Amino acid sequence: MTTERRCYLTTPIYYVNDKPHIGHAYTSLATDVLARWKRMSGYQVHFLTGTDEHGQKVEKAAEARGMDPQAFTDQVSQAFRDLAVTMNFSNDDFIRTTEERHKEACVALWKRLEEKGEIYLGAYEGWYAVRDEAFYGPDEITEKDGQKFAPTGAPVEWVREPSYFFRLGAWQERLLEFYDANPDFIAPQTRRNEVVSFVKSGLSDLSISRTSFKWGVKVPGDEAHVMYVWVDALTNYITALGYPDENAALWKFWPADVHFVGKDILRFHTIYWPALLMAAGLPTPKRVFAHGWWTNEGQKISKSLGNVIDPVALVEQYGLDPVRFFLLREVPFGNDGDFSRKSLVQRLNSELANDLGNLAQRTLSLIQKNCEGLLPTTGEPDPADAELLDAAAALPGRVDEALNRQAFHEALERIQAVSRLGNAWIDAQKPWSLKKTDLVRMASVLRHLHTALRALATVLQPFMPDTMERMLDQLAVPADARTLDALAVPLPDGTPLPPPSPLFQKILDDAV
RNA sequence: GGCGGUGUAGCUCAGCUGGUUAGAGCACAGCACUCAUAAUGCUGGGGUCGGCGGUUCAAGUCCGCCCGCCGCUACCA
Repeated sequence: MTTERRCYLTTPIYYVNDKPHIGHAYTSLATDVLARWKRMSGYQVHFLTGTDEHGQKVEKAAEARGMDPQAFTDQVSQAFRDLAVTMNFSNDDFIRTTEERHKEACVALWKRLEEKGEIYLGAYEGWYAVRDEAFYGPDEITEKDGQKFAPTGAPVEWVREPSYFFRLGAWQERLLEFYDANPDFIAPQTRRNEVVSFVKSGLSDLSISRTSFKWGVKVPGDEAHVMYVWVDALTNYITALGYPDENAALWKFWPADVHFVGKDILRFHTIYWPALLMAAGLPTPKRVFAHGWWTNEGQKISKSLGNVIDPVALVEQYGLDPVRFFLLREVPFGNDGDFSRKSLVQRLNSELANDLGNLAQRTLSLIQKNCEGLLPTTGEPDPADAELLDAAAALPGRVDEALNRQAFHEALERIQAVSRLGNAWIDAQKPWSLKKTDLVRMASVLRHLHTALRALATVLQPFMPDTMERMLDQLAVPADARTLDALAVPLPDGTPLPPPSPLFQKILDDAV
C-alpha cells in the first residue's frame, strides 16, 4: 500500500590484519543504532558489515604462520564476526571479500569500467624499499652518500611495476560538481571542506592493480594482476546487494543511505568510490559520515604504547548496554573523544542509574504499592500535565531529527532531558503526598509518569536493546507495542505491572 | 608553507540569518524532600565570550590584523 521506505547502512569492511579494537566497535555501533532506529520507524533496513581479507599483508601474515591465506582469513575474520555478536549488532549480512559473490562483483565492475574506457594499462612507479616491501612518496625519501633511504632506514630504489589505472584525473570536475549538487554527501561539514579542497588541488589517475602479490581478485583477462585495495574493498557495498545482478532482491537498497567510516578512510569513500560508481554508470551513495578517534585517558592510542582498548574487555567489565550508551553519549559523533574510566563511571551512574533507572524504580514502586500493581487511570486533566506529556510526545520526533543527522549525542541529550524532567515533575507532583489527600490525582500522576517512561524506553531501544527490553517488560508494554507508532496507542488501564527491579547497577569506584 | 576549522563559566560544550540582565550538563556550596538504586528537586557562586582595532543605534554573533590549538595536504584499510 504505502511506499516502501528503505534504508541501506554500511560499516567499512575491517582489515583482518588487525584484532578488533574500540574503533571497529564504535563504527559498527553507530551503524547498528541507526539501523535499529530505522527499523523501529518502519523502514525496511539492510545493515552490512564485514571483513576485508585480501592484500599483501594478509598474504604474508598467512605465509609467516605456514598457513593457506584462505584458512588464515577464515580464522582471523572470526574475531570480527564474534565482535558483532558480543556487541549485539543487528547486521543483516556479513560480507567477506574472499567470498565468490564478491569476486564476481569485482570482476563485473572491472569489466564495466574497462568497457567504458575508464581503465588503461600503465606502470606504477616510485621509490620502493625491498626490505619493507613498500613504496614511499618522494617527500619521504632522504639521501645519503648517493643512496636514497626510506623513513624506516631501508634503502630504496626506483621501481616500475606494470599496473592498471583508473582515470580518476578525468573525474575531478565532475566530482566537484557532484559535491556541489549534494552538499550533505560528506559529513561532518569540516570533512567535506577537506575533501573538496583536496580534489580541487588536482587528482591523478589511480593505480588499481598489483603484480607484486597474488592474494586478491584476479584482473579479468590479465591474471598476472590482482585488483588493488580500492576496487576490491569498496565494491563490497554493492556485492552484498547482488551486483552485478540488478534484478537481485536486495538491489533495490542501492544507493546506500549512509556509509559509516573512520576519518582515515574518508578519502577513499568520498573521492574514489563516487568516481568509480559514476564511471560505471551506477548511482552514488547518499552520504558518507566520518567519525573521529578515541584517545585512552587522554593518551593517543597505539599498539606500541600498549593502550589499545579492547571492546570485549570493556563489555565484560561494564556491561554491554552501558558501554553502548557511553560511546555514543560522551562525544559528539564526528569529533575525536577521550575514553576515561572516570567519565564513563560518571555518565553511567548519573544518567543511567540515578536519572533514568531511578525514575523508573521510584515510579513503578509507587504504582506497585499504591495501585495494587495495576496501571492507573488518568483522572481530571491538570495544567501541570502538559509539561511532561508534551515532552514525552515530542521525543520520538526530536530523536529522529538528530539521528537523521547522525547526531547520536544530541539524540541522547534530548532523551536525557526528558529523564531529568521526569524527576523534576515527580518531585513537583509529590504522588507520595497525594496518597494521603487525593488518590485520583495520585493515580493520574503515576499514569503520566508511566507514559513518559514508556516513551523513554521505546526511543532508547536502539541504544540499549537488552536493558530497554527489560524496562518495557517492567512497564508491561507488549512486545508488539514497542515501535514508535505504537506510542500513540495507550496501554489499557488496569494492565498488571510486574514488581520493578533496578535497571542499571551503579559502579562503585574507589580506584581513581 | 597552502587550505580549512576552532578558541564562550573549573571541565565538556550550546549559542541560526547581529538586538532585552550570555546558557546547559558535570563539578562546587546551601536548602528542601524522604516515593526511590544514600537516589531526586530547588537555589546560588562563578565568564573582560583568545587579544587589538573597525562597521553599526546595537557584536560571542559581521570585517581586518595578531596569538594559541586542531585537521587535511593521495595510493599505509
